[in-house]
Formats: sequence, C-alpha cells, structure tokens
Amino acid sequence: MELLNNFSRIEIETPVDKIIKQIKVLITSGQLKPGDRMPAERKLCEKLGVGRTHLRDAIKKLEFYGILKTMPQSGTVVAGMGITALEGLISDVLMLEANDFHALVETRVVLEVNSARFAAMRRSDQDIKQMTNALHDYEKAVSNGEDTVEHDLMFHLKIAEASSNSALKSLMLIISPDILTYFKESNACAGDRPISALEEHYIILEHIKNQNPDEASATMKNHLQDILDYSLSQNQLVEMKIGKA
Amino acid sequence: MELLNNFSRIEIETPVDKIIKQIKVLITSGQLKPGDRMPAERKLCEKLGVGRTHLRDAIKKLEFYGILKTMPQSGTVVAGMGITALEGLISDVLMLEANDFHALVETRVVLEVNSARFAAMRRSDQDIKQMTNALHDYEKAVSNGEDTVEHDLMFHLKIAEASSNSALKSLMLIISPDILTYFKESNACAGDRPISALEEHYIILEHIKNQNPDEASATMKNHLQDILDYSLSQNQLVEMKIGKA
DNA sequence: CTGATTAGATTGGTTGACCAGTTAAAGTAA
DNA sequence: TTACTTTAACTGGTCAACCAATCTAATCAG
Repeated sequence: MELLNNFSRIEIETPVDKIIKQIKVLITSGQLKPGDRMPAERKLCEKLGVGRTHLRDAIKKLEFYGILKTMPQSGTVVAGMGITALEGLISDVLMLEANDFHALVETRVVLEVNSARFAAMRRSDQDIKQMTNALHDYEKAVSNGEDTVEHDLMFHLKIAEASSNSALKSLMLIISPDILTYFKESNACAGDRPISALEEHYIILEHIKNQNPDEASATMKNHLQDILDYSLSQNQLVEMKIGKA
Repeated sequence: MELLNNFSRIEIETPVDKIIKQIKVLITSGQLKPGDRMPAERKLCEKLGVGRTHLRDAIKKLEFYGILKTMPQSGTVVAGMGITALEGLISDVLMLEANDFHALVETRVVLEVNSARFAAMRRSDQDIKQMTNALHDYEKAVSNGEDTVEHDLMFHLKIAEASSNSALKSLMLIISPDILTYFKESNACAGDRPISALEEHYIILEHIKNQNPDEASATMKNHLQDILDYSLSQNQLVEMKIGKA
C-alpha cells in the first residue's frame, strides 16, 4: 500500500468560511431577519474582526447562492426567504465541495439519462450536426491513441445542449470539472473502454436523431452503468483505506 | 396588459464578465494552454486595461468552476483539462443565471424524482426524523395560513439529504434560490395547493420510510407534475409577450 | 566546475484610503 | 405646520501601496 494513502485530507477553514458561519449566527439568532439590510461592510468587518476584503468575498459567495443581494451604494439585504430555508442553505454552502466520486457519477447518470431523453424529444438539426462533429472528434482521438476523456465528455455536453434545457446543461457543466479530474486521476477510461464507448455513442446519437426518447435514455443508462459500477468499487477501496489504515 | 410587461430585461455586462471573455480568448487562441501558468495578475490586468480587483474577481469565479487554480505566492494555472472542454465551460459560466422557469422546474423534477428513489433506498432513522420534523413545520405553516413555500422546499431538501448523495444535494441547493424566487414571484403555490401538497408529502415520506424506491419516486413525480405543467404555461405566456409585444 | 547560499525580483494576499452614488436628517421658505 | 431643498454622513465600489512567501539567478565556498 502506498504511504500516501495513510494521509487523510486536511480540512482548511478559510477566513471566508468562518465569516459565513458568523453571518449564519447573526441570522439564526434573529439579529438579522430576512429582508433586513445588513450592517455596513466596514462596521460588520470590524465587529467580526476581519478584513473588509474577506467579508466582501463572503458576501459575494452568499450572493451567488441567492442568499444575499447587494445594491451598489445602497446596502446589502438578506434574501426574503424564511429563516429555516436560509439556515439550511447557508450551512450547506460551506460543505458544498465535499463530493465523493460515486455520488458524483451517480448524479451524472441521473442528469445524462434525462438529457438524452429530452434531446431525443427536442433536438434541432443544428444539434445533430454539433453532436456528430463532437463524436467525430472523439473517434479521431480514439484512433490516434490520444487522451479521449475530454472529447468523450464534450459529446455528452453536446447532448445536454440539445436537451434545450439551460438549467440541466448548467448543472452538467458544474459537475464536469470534477468528473474530468476524477477520471484522469483514476484512469477510469483505459484499455478497450474508449472503443466500446464509441460504438455506444453512435447508438445514442442514432436514437436522438430518430427522436426515440425511451431508447435514447435507456442506451445512455446502459452506457454509464460500467462507470457507475467502477466508481462504486473505487469508493469502497477508499473507504477501506480510511477506515482501517 | 400591464405596461411593465413591455419592458425586457436589460443585460448588464459587468467588468468581470468582460474579463472572463478575454481570458477565454487567451485560452482558445492557444496563447494559454491547459497546465500553463497564467501571466502575473499585475501584468495581465494592465494588458486587459482593468483594475486588479476586477481581474481577481474574475479569477475567483473561474476558480470556483474549476477552470483555474491559484497557488498563493506562486501563480495561477489553467486547469489540466482539454481545451475543447474548457471552451464550452467558460462561455457558459457567463449565462448560467439565465434559466427560464420551465427548464428550472423540469430539472428540479429530474433531481427530486431520483432523490426520492435514493432516499428510499438509503435513508437512516436520523433522516426519517429530520424529514418528519420538516413536514410538521410545513403542516404548521399551512394551518396557520403562513407562507408555505420555504417549508415546502425545506422538506424536499431533507429528502435530498436522505439520499446520501452529496452531489445531488449540492445541485438541489444551487437551484433552490431560483426556485424560491420564481415561486414567490408567480404565486405558484396559492389556494388549496398547499393542502393537497401536504397529503402528498406524507405519502412520499411513508414510501421512503418503508424503503419502496419505485413508489417513492413515482409519487414524487406525480407530486411535481402540476408544477411542471404550470411552469410550462407560464413560459408560454412570457414567450408570447416577448415575441409580439 | 559543482554545489549551496543568498540577494533581489516576482508572486498572490491584504490593507487602508479614496470615489461616486444614495440616503436621511437638518434646514428653510411657504 | 408642511413641503421642498440642501447638506452631511454613509453606502458599496475601486484603486494603489504594502506584505510575506516564493522563485530565480547571481555569487561564492569547496
């Protein structure tokens, strides 16, 4: 066993995370109610004992998740949702990054199976062209023995685009970097896998082209099943090492 | 027709968005390859003709999406993924917020139906307790005639939590603020809807408790079908107004 | 010539001062 | 007293200077 595996991930509590926790306390303790204006940045950062830069970063992060809303030269207000919802949201913003591989792949399958279904229902001719191009790029990479992971993912992203659902596509994009990282690290797509994957891609494309939603999603599910099984075994490996190292 | 509806949303191109576009050009034009170190912040912001603050904000945003990685006192590097994938990612980071209501709800249905299935498979006793509590809060809000939207969503988030899939839950969290906003704006949950929703919630919880994945997900799908239909009609309304206003 | 050492240039991180727009209180005329 | 105007304090946004860690390359002992 590699020595490296005996080390567990060190949790770094960034200043920003600490500040977000503090803001959460302000809200849950009732000092800051939904709809209220936040204290001025200068005063708040002094009260919290941190630099304004960090506080602004924290605000920006919470703003991204729709929890705060800041108006230039006017003030920052707490979103008008209930305290319970806010509380739950904030506490989870903090540990949003802690994805494990299997959960990630499982979620990907959920998104992709439905992307394929919607794509088969709504694809335009333009979409077909784009998917075909992406597939050809993938095929070229396979036959040249190049790295195929990105081209593979690119084809899948084109399907998401063809689904005509911007939200679905956005979520695919959000998980894509992690997918790529994990796949490259673990060498998930080695050996003959790319070749068989290529065939499956062609079948999926055909079903989408012929507007067969059920067949498209079923083939996609089948296509991703191998990876799902693989991710499960990987996770169990990791758990073994962590548990009894 | 209200006069307000004749106005369409004004797109504000923030400095940060402009910078992200510029960085995209740098990458796609090959001047910046994956794995490369970015130019120093000072030099780059001078070249782009913007303040360093804005550049740093842009970098932070791209870092959040896993496109860049910055090491303190050392430099910022482009993530080691393929150019093709990067290209798709960056152009879509910009319009991630432009979700239309129907796409959002459709995506929500996809996530939730599977959350319910996984929750039924893997829920712990602790999860049951949390979901039950959330449901009781919701019931209380309904009988008090309070605003129920957040409590409703909170119950659904607890289901996502019970799914034991951190990625799935994270995605639910990401779309939650938008869901809330849209629902409140359009008064989607008015009249008797909360009461019938409450009943359906109890049925879903029961299926999850009894570990019936198929029933749980089917009931969830049914539960969300009304909202999906409603969102479709809303979208068509908006399209009419935009198209021929 | 080789290796370690060190001084300086360069990096991202942080800070405090300044800017322009907003707000609300104080002042003033009716 | 009321309604409008002025003004001063306060807001988030921006910027330039500074900090400590890092990297680079010239220097010097062996």
